[in-house]
Amino acid sequence: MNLNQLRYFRTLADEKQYTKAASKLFISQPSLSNSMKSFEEEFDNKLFERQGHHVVLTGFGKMIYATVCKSLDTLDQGIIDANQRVSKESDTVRVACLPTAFATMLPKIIQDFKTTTPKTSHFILFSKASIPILTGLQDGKYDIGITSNKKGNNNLHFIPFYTEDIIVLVPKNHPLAKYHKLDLEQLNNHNIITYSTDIPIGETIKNEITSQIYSTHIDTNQIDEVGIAGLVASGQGIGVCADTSFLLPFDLIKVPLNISSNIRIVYIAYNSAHQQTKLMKSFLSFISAYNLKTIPQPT
Amino acid sequence: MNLNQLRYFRTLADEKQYTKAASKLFISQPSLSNSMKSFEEEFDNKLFERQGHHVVLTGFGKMIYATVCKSLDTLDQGIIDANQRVSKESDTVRVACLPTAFATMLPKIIQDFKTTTPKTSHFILFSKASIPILTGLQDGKYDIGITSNKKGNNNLHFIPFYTEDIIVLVPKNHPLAKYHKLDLEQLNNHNIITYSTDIPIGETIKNEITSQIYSTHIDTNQIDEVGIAGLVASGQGIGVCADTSFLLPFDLIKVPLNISSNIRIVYIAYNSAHQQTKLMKSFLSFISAYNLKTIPQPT
DNA sequence: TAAAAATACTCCATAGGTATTTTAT
DNA sequence: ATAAAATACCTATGGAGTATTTTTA
Repeated sequence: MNLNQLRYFRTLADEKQYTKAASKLFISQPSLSNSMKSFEEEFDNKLFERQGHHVVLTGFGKMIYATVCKSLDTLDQGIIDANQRVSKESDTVRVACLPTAFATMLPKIIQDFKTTTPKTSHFILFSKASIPILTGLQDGKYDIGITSNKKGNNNLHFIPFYTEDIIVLVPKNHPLAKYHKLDLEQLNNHNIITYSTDIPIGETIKNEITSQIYSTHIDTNQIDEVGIAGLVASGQGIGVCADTSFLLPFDLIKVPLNISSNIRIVYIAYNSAHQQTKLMKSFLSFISAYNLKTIPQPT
Repeated sequence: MNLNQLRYFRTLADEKQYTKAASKLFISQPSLSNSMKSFEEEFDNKLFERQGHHVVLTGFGKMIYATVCKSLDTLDQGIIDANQRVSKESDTVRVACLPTAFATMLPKIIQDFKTTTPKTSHFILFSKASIPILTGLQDGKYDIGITSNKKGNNNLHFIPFYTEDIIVLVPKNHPLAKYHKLDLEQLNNHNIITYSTDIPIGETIKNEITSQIYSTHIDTNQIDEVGIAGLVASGQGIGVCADTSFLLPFDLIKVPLNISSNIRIVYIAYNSAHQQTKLMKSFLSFISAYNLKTIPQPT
């Protein structure tokens, strides 16, 4: 028995259909079948009865369902509460931030904020990728996130904060280096290196590219600009990524890319379902109004 | 996060020592360390503070502890209740039984019992190994077990039911086949095949042998007499096991073994902490008084 | 006959193990 | 000096995937 089986079981009992439940759980239908099969075997008892194309709980299953829901709710809510109390009790704001912003702008912002507020407020900073930031906001682990957006985060509010250009990254002597702007078609027959599709920005870029280009290999294994730039610098291909401060150390040419979503929007995000401390509210309004001109931008 | 981490966390918080907690959880100390480390990392927050040789919960850890205990208790108790209600509501007795007994004696016992009781009672039978029977009794999955004993099952009551001789199993033309009784020393320099040490009887036999014999290879990979007899029959060595009905099909010689625990005791076991139905009580007293002479014994 | 569930396999992540080093009394 | 925790490394189980077959409205 494991936690996932409990969550799968609850969802399947609610949805009454393997296929629907599996897609809701972001796993495949056979995986859900296997998981529930072994879950049932642990009880030496059936939990579900097939009724044609849908599935209903047995009497025994209903009892287990009540238990599982109660147990999971206790756990999930308890974790949210504990996480939230951290900031409430210690007057702390926990900010989770994309690595690029973490290094360049966050220290300065907090420094500035501290001059405007008399209190000796306390900040805990986390350098994280978008997905962990978003889930951390969901369960109260962070109060504020500097992150990209992703659909389906119902309680999260997003305030546009700054943008990064999406550019093509090429070595200095590369044929594409002479252009001042590139269309997607011009990338044809070049090996394109970009973000993993597990990352929101990677998914967007991959979709853009594959919708227009057919005869090109796309390498979606990198998780940040450092990885992409490294491969470009070693002649593995051309990069497509956001123009961030991570690119500064590299002696590469950046050419603006002419695609519909040619900028990456970075948001200030917070969970409106969670209670906000005074400190958090004031920091939120401060950062929302922050003049990004004063922040060193990559050139 | 997984269920084991929750259980490990609770135990560690109670024991306040990795080594002690690990042994209580039947895992190694480094495994517990690793597990708790990754558990802590999921919270971006410390749960324990090292205080010399022992460990205490942080403030955050205490909040999580309360949640974890509540959630686990809900889950565990709910499963016990659901399991128990199965027999209560349907007037069913669930008997889990070692495979040997399952085939030979259980059907006859139940048949006999049904003639003595007017009711149309219902039995669900499970063929299981000792460990799953014991854990199943613990969490109310089975009402009665026919199984070997193991220390540390606090709520379980054991009534001796029958015994099996521990014997040495050799091929017909084997030098040891001529004896009518064997001492452990005589097994020296023979390859001994016996049960896995994961099984209670295997642990006992392994301890007996290694306490007396030093210059012999012991193969503890088999889970039942069929496996042991199969290897003996194919000349891989000599077997040490219980004399059960599984040995009947094999044309091998059985020689009684002169060790201190030279019989395996099989018990009737039940969980005294769980409520007992009338049907279960009467079956329990029936089987306790059952005359095993009427049961076909292996010869 | 189409949509859903079950089955058969393959693969990889990670939970857990052993051996060792580091830390603290 | 000794006992406990941390670290490094390895192994193997099982959770999740894809491809396919079976089931049933």
